Amino acid sequence: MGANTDTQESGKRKLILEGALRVFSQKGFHNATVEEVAEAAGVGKGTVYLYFTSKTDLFVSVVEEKLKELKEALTEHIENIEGACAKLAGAIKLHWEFFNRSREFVQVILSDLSGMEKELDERTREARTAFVAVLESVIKEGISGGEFKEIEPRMAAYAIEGAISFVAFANLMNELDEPSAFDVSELADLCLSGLCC
Amino acid sequence: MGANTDTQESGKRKLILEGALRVFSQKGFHNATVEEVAEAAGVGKGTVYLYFTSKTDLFVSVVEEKLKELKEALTEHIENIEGACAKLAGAIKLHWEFFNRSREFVQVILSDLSGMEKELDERTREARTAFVAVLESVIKEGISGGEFKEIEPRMAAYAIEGAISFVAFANLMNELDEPSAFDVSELADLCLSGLCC
Amino acid sequence: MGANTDTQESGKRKLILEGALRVFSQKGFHNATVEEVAEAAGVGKGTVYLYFTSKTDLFVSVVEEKLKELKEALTEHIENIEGACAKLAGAIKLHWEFFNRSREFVQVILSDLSGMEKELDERTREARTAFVAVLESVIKEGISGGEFKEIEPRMAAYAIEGAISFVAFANLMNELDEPSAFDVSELADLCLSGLCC
Amino acid sequence: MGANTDTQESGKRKLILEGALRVFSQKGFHNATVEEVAEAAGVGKGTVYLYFTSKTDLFVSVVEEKLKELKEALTEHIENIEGACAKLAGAIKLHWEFFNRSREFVQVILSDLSGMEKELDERTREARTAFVAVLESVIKEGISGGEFKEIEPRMAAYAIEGAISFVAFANLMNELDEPSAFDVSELADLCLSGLCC
DNA sequence: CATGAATGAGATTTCATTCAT
DNA sequence: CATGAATGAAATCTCATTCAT
Repeated sequence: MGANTDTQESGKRKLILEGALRVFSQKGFHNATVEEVAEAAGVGKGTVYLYFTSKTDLFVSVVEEKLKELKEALTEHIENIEGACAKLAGAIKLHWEFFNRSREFVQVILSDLSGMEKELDERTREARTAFVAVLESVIKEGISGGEFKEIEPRMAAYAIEGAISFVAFANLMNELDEPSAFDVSELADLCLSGLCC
Repeated sequence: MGANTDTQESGKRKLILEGALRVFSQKGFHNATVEEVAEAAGVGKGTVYLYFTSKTDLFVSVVEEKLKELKEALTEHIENIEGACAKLAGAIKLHWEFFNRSREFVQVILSDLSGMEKELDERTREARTAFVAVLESVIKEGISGGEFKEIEPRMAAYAIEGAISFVAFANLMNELDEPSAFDVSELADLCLSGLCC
Repeated sequence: MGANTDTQESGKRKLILEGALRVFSQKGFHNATVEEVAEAAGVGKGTVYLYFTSKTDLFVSVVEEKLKELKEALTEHIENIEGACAKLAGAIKLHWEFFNRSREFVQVILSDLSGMEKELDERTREARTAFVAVLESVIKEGISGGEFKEIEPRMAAYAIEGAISFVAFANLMNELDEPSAFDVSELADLCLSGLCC
Repeated sequence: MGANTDTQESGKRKLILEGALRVFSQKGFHNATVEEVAEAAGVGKGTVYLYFTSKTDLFVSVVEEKLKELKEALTEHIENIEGACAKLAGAIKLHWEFFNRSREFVQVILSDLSGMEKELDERTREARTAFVAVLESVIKEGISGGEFKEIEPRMAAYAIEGAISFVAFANLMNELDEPSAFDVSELADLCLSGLCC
């Protein structure tokens, strides 16, 4: 009796998304073949096209899915924190952990987005925008609450997002001095109070 | 002897690099064809292979070249500035201007690097590392000079690099509120003294 | 016993043949998909394979069916006409009307038959031959009755069949001057007494 | 040296057209693969795409080419004949010979035209129309000269074209009684003076 | 040195057919 | 009997790379 019939995600669709995440992160969008994805998902090549209209659609779907997941986790996480500073620090921490837990995904979003059909590219942009908006709202809150200085909140959100992404990427690439020992609170502190003493 | 070997760049090679920058930035690495690059450079398709061993090699060379250029400009620029804070602010400013002056390049480095042959991938990583090292050294200097707090300098360098890159990219994509009016000193201030009041 | 085996056409089989005629005539054999046919017939895709061994078999069956239908109508029609001339004129008229009534069918028989498996190709050829044989017999009758000149009857039958088909096709394609006003008796007259005065 | 450089038809293009005629006539449009055509032409698969934009374009080009050839031969041939009857008989004879000389072509034009892109389909239609127009003009001439009866000339042209095509095809398929002994003047006579005594 | 015609490996996508339900 | 989800063979077309001129 189909307890999982309704639970969304036809099962196979999920399998394919997971396989795609794995393959895309290892070989990048353009160097991965649909056949490899199918194989990784344990389905036939044609099956992929039953659930996604094209290779590009599949890729975009992976990005959307994960970004939405992160966004929701983030939103929920900071809801229960008091104070903008603490919220932002919490957000950075969660973000960092997410990136480090799903290293694969970091690779995927760095994959070639240029030359993607406009409409599909739009979909990833929307997902990204929606995601950065979470940070932005925390910053706005901090400004109006008097905790943060009067700064362009959208810009600050992108700056922080960029800081986290690059540090996470460098960490994945083992370009940081002491990767394992790295303490994310240092990064949060940098964002909150800057470099100067 | 060899007056034009090292210094003058066989002319044609330069032409090709310029054409490649133009084409790659418009269409991305994978969607650009060697023929298009050759045409943009005003040379024959076969000629490209006299100066570069492959399409990938050409792409990597473009990245290297530009990154090296930026690194040198940066190094020279901060040499004449006193004080780590001022140096960093200057570096951020120059960096920002460079990114906005050569929008093309920002697009290029976002092109698909994943799945690139190891050896070539290594080359871009080195160029990146060398580049971030400039920021790192400024930060180190600031720490030992007592201007900056005791922070992991490599991490901080990546964070700042990421902040600049993302804000520049968002600006290019018109995702910032007032793109034209944007004042880069705000970003420098964020890096130096953080969000908090 | 078996009241519905031979005579009544399992119902579903008929539905499929009708759907196939519709779809094949609109998109041609190769551009039609079995799924489209199934949908047009209101049955499941798999069901098609319960009644026909393959897509090609289905197509050939449609042609056979229709050709047999036309042949029988023709045979019956001319049975009641006296005189070879009148018979032929009648045959041409009926033929023409049939083609114009079921435009769809004209399109179908123009669909790609080449490259079809020998055995199946054979089946359509037989259907065609059987069909042309009706005209042939009328001509033979006319010759032995002294109404027609001594001509190779098979050849004449093909010639007339070709004349009708091409004119009907041109008519469908709107390549005739006054398609609607076209009088088929002109065509019959051409066959019977030729171009010359 | 270079006597044939200018002589039109880059040589390779011609080779491909010839290979295509051969392959298409044996397997039909849809069942032939571009690779087979390339092989038959003795060139690489990619080379085909240097001269033709698509498989369909190649097919249409073959039809156009041949139809134009036949049309020109026909036009030239009847120019030197006096009298509409003689002209038409001559045209039928030439037509017949052409069809029997290039059996392959008859097969090709019977190949699947349905489902071909509109624009390309238009090209074959134009070629066909231009071709039938030759017969039409002879008939018009005969009518105004008093040799032929007042008949719709376009319709008559299609009828005759159809008669020739079907008889030629039947002959190729060995469906005529005495294929080798077949005398085309019988067909011409049928067209000119009909079946009746 | 420079060129661009020629090549063929390889990738995406379609769809006839099967088979478990 | 009926179905349609799943499959994978096969076909078109692209484009990096070579090499004869």
